This record gives sequence, C-alpha cells and structure tokens, in this order.
Amino acid sequence: MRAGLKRDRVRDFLLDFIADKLPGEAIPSERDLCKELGVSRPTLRAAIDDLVRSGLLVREHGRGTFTGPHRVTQALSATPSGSFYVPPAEGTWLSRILEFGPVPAGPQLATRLRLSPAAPVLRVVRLRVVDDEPMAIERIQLPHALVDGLVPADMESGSFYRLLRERFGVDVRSAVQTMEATVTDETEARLLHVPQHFPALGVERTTRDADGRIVEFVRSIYRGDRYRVTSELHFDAESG
Amino acid sequence: MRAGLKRDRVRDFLLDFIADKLPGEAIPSERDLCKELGVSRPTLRAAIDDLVRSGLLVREHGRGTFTGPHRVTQALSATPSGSFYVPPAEGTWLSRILEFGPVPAGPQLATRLRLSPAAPVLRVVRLRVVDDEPMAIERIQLPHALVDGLVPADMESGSFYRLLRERFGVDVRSAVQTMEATVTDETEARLLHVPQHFPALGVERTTRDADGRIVEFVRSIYRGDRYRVTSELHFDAESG
DNA sequence: GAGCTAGAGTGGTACTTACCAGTAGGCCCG
DNA sequence: CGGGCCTACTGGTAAGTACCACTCTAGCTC
Repeated sequence: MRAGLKRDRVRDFLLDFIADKLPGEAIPSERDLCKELGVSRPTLRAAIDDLVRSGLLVREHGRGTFTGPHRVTQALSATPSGSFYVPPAEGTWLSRILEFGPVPAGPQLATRLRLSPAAPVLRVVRLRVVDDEPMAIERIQLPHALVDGLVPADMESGSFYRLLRERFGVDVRSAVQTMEATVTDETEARLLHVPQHFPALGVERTTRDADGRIVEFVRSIYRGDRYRVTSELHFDAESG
Repeated sequence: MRAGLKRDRVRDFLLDFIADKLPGEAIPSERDLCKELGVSRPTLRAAIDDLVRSGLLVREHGRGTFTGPHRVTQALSATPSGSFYVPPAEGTWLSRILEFGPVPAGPQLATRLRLSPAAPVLRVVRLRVVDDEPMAIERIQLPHALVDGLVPADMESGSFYRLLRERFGVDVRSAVQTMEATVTDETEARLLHVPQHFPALGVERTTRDADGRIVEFVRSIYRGDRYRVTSELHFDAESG
C-alpha cells in the first residue's frame, strides 16, 4: 500500500477538485466518483464525510453534493478528548515566515511561559496561507532551549506539533485557548489582504506537554470571513 | 420498528451501557457487541464513531475501546470576560424582550428546524443584560407547537432550558454551535450601547432533544469586549 | 531465569452488494 | 393544456466479508 490511506488520497483529490469551485457548485455523484477514482462507495463516502464535517461540502439528499458556503471551518470539539481537528489537509497549508529569532522573554512573556525574564525565547511570526490566500497571522513564542537547531524552513509547512514530537522529543498534550472577536489593525489588514478594521478572531493559546510544562504561547489573528469555530455541546440534565 | 435508525439505537444502547462506568473502563470488543446486538460491524462502528467524536469513548488500536476521560464533555464554555471559568450565574441575567410572536417558518428557517415552510414558528428577540449593561442580542426561533402557552414574561429571567424541561417536557440534550467574528450593524450597536462596526461574536446554535429532534435555532450577537470563549484541548498520546 | 516468538484478540481499512428515501423531470392520462 | 404519476437519478443505511496493523501474553528457546 502506498504512503497514505486510500481515504486520505481520495479526500486530497476532492480538495484539489473543489479548490477552484465557487460556493454551491455541485460535485459529481458518488457513484461516478467511485468509478473515476477506482474506490468503493464506503471509502468515497468516508472521505466526503470528512469534508462535510469540516464544512467544505454540503450533502443534499436526492439532489447531490455541493461545495460549502465557506472555505475553512475549524471544528474544535469532534475528536477524541477534544484534540484539534486540523481542517482537512495539513498539506494544503503553507506559511510565510515574517519573523524568526530569539528575544529575551521580558516580564510579561516570562510570566506566560513560566521562565526567567532573562531567558531566551524564540519568537516566530508567520502568515498562514491556503491556496495563495492569506488566512491568519500566528505569533508563536516558546522557550528557545526547547527547540535548539530549529530553522525557519521547518515552520513553512507540515505540522509543527509533529516536528516538536519527532525531532525535539516534546510531547504536546493539552492546551487552553481563548478566543475573542476583534478587528484588524493596519499591519494585519495589509498582510491578510482585507480592509482595516475588518472582523477577525483573536486567539491566545497556551500549550503544555505531558508533564504540564508550558511549551508555547501563541497569539493569532484569523480572518473573520474565513474562519468559524464549530463546537458540539452535550447537556447532562441540569445546566441552562 | 422503533423510531430511529439502527445506528442510533445502537448508540443509545452504548450510552446506557457506559452511563455508570468509570472513566477508562473497557467496553466489550466490537465483534462481541455485534453478536450481542445483532448488527453488522460497520453499523456498530458508526455508532461508536459518534461517541468517540463526542469524547465519550476512546479507541486504542490492538487493545480495545474505553470510556473517555471526562463524564460529560462541554467542549466549549463562554464566559463574560473578567471572570474566570465561572459559569454564567443565571440569576444575574435579565432579558428585555424586543419581539415575541409566531411567524410562518419560511423556506430557510423551515430547513433549519426541519419543519414545513408553513408551520408556525415562535420568534423571540431578547436583549440580555447583566448589571444594567447590555451584553448580547438573542434571536430564538422554535416550533410554536413545542411551547404552546409560553408568554413573554417567561423569558425575562431564569433558565429557558429548565423551563422547556419542566413545563413543556422538552429534554434538551445537545447543540451544535458555530461562532464567527463580526461587527455590529446600526441596530445592534444602538441596543448594545457600542459604536457601529464594533467587534462582536456571532453565534448560531441548533439545539436538539433526546430524540434528536430540533428544538430551537438561535442566532446571537455578543459584545466583543465582554465575551471571550475558552476551550481546553487535549491531544492524543502520540503514535509514532 | 531472561529473552524472544508465535498466536490470539483487538481495532483499522476496504470492498461488494442490496435496498431505502428523497428529488426532479418527462410522460401519460384526463 | 394541466396535473398527477412514474422513472431515473441522487444520497442514506445496512449487511457481510476479507485482510491488515497493533498489543499482549503464554510458551518456547537458549
């Protein structure tokens, strides 16, 4: 068997296929796609399910399957113990590194990262891009000692957490994330190709490893028109 | 044959089964459960998939399937900024009813609520207030048949879900919620006492009862300076 | 006794087949 | 000419089977 799962290859094919489609356009029927891709219908449906869950496709019983109204939906719940469901293909994400280098932690950041204010912190600012379209600005800060030897190219594609685990032995385990509505300032607007004071999601995340040590502190700005956060809530018997 | 799909009945069986289990306890193997319940493995797996996605079960390849780390997972909780993790003290909330009355569902709302477009829908718009300060605008829409006899005063304070449960016998169980960054329009700005085009969180929520019937569809606008959303994310133990 | 190995049991992926359930459009009948 | 039905699509659910990948352990070998 080749590198990836068949289902993932089908999903990636569909991602390419819908990349230049307008919202609401139909995709071929499931049975046609099966024949064309040489896979069974359950396999194809599993791939489509992924894309439906992340909002890229919408099914309509008896009519067909259509591209969704928005490009990227980030589902926060939905996975075992609530781990990130990174929107479909990690491979379609690219990053432009805007800033990369060590800085002294300083008083505020030292508090966030539980370090001495003099400790060196690696600061990376990157513009996250999907299909040549800027989606978000990420400002990552982490103890420099943790990632000795990291170079900018490492952060241009692929999963940063996988890199942390496989190359630096950092076992990323949990994060606390807060999100709020905001608008873009002048710099952000220019980088994200939107007008100034455009709606945006501001996100702060503090990430910890298996021992509870703080691994990174991230502030991000996501384009408001390209991101929605989906969550599934379950009620017990009380709570209102 | 009972109401639901086979997959749903299997899922409900599993829900009962794990109800009094401790976190981390194993459930029977998939093949055993198939025999016991008289369903095929794909069907059983589809049911388990649902529970895994909502965090109630965790699969471990080669070992088994286990109950999840948390009992009831509330993936996301919104709290007024300034207070930490304090669940909104229901008592301090008041609402000013801006609109209250039945309207025909219409095509879009009918789709959301899974009703006929001609079916009567109760539409309630209320301004939510804490300490005399406006915090959010809620536009609630629900099948009128569900809440016959509801009057505006019922919705000025207290928990609406408790009211649904205790007076109308509606067992609210789950919701899917999406959130996005937006800005206030003229009306919203006036009601919320903020300038026009002020940052705000737009929230859409579809709520279901224990049988999966849609109970309400809500669109809300929260003041961006008063609300942040905090979520805790947990990552799987790595595999490679 | 320590270490390795084979096998049984687990979940993971995938195929095939079958039938149910909505939708839309053309055909037939009134 | 108009309205209702019928058919050929669409996605939705389900069964059954096969085989792969991983985990654990009991038993064998050294």
